[in-house]
Amino acid sequence: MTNRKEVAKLAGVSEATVSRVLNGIGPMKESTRERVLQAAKQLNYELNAVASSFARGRSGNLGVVLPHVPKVHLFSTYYFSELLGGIGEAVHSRGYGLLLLFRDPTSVYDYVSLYRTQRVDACIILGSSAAEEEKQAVHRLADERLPFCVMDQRFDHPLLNIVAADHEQGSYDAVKHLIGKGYRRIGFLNGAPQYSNSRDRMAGYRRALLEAGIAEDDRLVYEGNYSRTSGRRAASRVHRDLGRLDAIFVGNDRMAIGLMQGLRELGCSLPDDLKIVAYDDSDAASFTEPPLTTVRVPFYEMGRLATDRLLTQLADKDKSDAPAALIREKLPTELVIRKSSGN
Amino acid sequence: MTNRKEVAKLAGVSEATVSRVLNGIGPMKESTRERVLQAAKQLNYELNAVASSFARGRSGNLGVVLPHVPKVHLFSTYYFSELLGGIGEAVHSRGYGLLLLFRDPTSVYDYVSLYRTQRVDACIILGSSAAEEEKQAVHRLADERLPFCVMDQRFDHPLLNIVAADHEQGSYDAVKHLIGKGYRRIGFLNGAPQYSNSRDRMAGYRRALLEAGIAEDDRLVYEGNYSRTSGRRAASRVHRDLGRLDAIFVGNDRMAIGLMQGLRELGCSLPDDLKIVAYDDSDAASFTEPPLTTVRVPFYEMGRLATDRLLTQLADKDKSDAPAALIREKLPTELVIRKSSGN
DNA sequence: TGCCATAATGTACACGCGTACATTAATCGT
DNA sequence: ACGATTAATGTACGCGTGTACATTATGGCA
Repeated sequence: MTNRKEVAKLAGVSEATVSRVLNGIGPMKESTRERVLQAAKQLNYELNAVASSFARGRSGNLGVVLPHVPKVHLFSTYYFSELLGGIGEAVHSRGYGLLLLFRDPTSVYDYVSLYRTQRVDACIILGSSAAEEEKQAVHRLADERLPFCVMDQRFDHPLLNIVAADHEQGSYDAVKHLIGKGYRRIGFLNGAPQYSNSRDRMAGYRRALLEAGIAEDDRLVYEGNYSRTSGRRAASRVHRDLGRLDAIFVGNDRMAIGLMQGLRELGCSLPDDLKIVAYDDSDAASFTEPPLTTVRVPFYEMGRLATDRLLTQLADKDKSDAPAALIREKLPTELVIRKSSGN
Repeated sequence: MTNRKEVAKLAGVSEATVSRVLNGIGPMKESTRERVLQAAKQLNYELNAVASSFARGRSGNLGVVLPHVPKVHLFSTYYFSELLGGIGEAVHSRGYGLLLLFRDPTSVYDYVSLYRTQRVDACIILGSSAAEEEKQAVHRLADERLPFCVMDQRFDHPLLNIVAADHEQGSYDAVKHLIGKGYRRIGFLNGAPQYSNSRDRMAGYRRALLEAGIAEDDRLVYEGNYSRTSGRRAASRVHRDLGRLDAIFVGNDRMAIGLMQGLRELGCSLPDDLKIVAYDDSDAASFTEPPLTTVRVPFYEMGRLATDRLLTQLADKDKSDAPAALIREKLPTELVIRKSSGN
């Protein structure tokens, strides 16, 4: 593997000059620039990224922390794959590397360690929850002023970068749509409350009911875990309650799909027996039977935005030592109306 | 950031001893081992991964090369997300880093450069095609004996690591299933022939027809690009040919879903008007209407296997200088029968 | 006790690059 | 023509680790 020294020798300049030419730093004569570039080309030389990282003290990688979800092929979920796609695009367009970091389910994750080992310059944390351990880990990160951004999960730490979607409003819109169609007995199949976005959906659901003067009925609130299986499992309970349900709002498309499968197996006819509004507007939403009315969330955009803002923050910090502006984005959602909510 | 020197001082040993303790190399007294570990803990010390990589001359990263597919959110396709999931699991379990590499559509990709810059120790190439440029790039990699593995795409280079699925057999099984049900006028909606797996499917389709003594009819072979949109586009042509079609074999689930949507919009009733067998057994296959008969492909396993074998190869090469055993895996597929092929 | 093998640890340097600082070359204004 | 700038390049060192080799402790055995 050829190195800087050989290039310098061939071009008849010092190593420092080679470095400067390759990094485009400082004034230089066009003729030497060309000589160096020519020599590099001739020797098939390229900067050693590892050595460069080492000398610079930064890895040039953005880390993406992925949760461990048992028995689920993570990338095959609309939520994560869209987020990751957006992150990937932004990272790539800014010349960074994208390092995937898998949380180990067996041990508490030490985020700070990622920085200590210099594996990454910054992180985006996906699938974070409000579980106590997790909360402490994230807060520690923020306390140390390390550059990172949490995706779609609220924390009350004042120094935390967050990019999220407005799930409260999205849920409100969803439920209001059902109310507007004249349905008043509206159930809710939510995900686990350890995710703030589940709690936000609950808040939106409640606000819509309250506003319409509909009393909340605890018995009509079901809990799943955002998986199709959990939706299917909920079907029997929902089926039992069909007598006091006009419609149901479901926390994501996957659960809705599972629920529909389950209900149909129990002999239901959809959307006649139950109106459904789901959440995410994943690919599948348009080709279920009936197609799902659902809340579109700009996951891809969220990933892109978080990455862009985070890397900008990183670059700014190198230039000035002023504290970086906090990232606090809440993106709007949009209700997509199809057949599952009746016609 | 604390470094080795400080730990050595606190523990009262040399830096080399710290290194040895941390890497578990050579014989050492238990007492010093504990002293070093204690000191490291006290100082919050962790190995600097970048410096370590630099000294060792290897990045510790496996690269995954992703194709650029216009207007498609790559991770949201079953094919890529499953492969990536499998790769991710294997990489993680072996303590490697996973670096995502996005092919730039505007420039020819120089795979060799990835190694020259030491960004990765090995690569897995996804979504590779037989396009001339691509072929040359891959062959160059193999000529230079660089450690990499191509996924699900055949090349005729003798030194190439390949993990693939048996699409010829899978397609044969699919078409044979239709023939076994008594259908003889069987169309084929395939993907682009630049992918060897498309050509393999074609071969399987032909073998099944030939074996049953059915003459092939060029007019019944359609071409899409594995996207849902392309399936939908094919619908009008297929609809026009409905008079000479009993059934159709489709190269993947996404196209089949698009095709079904398109046909239904044109007034078709499925599966009555046309029997369909698709390919991949993606999540969606089970909840389309009708559910898809489809060929299950172990993408996740393929990703895991390729990674495992490649990293093993890498480790072996460090130990001995014997040429590493070639990786040539062809995994079996399995026909999953549902309603779309008739009942 | 003295010798040797092996255990345990220390010394010293390479790895390839970025960059602060020193030095030399060119340019400009008067 | 000569200092004062600024351009252009060179020198030299640090970054934190892995590891070959040198050195010193330890234990076994005759």
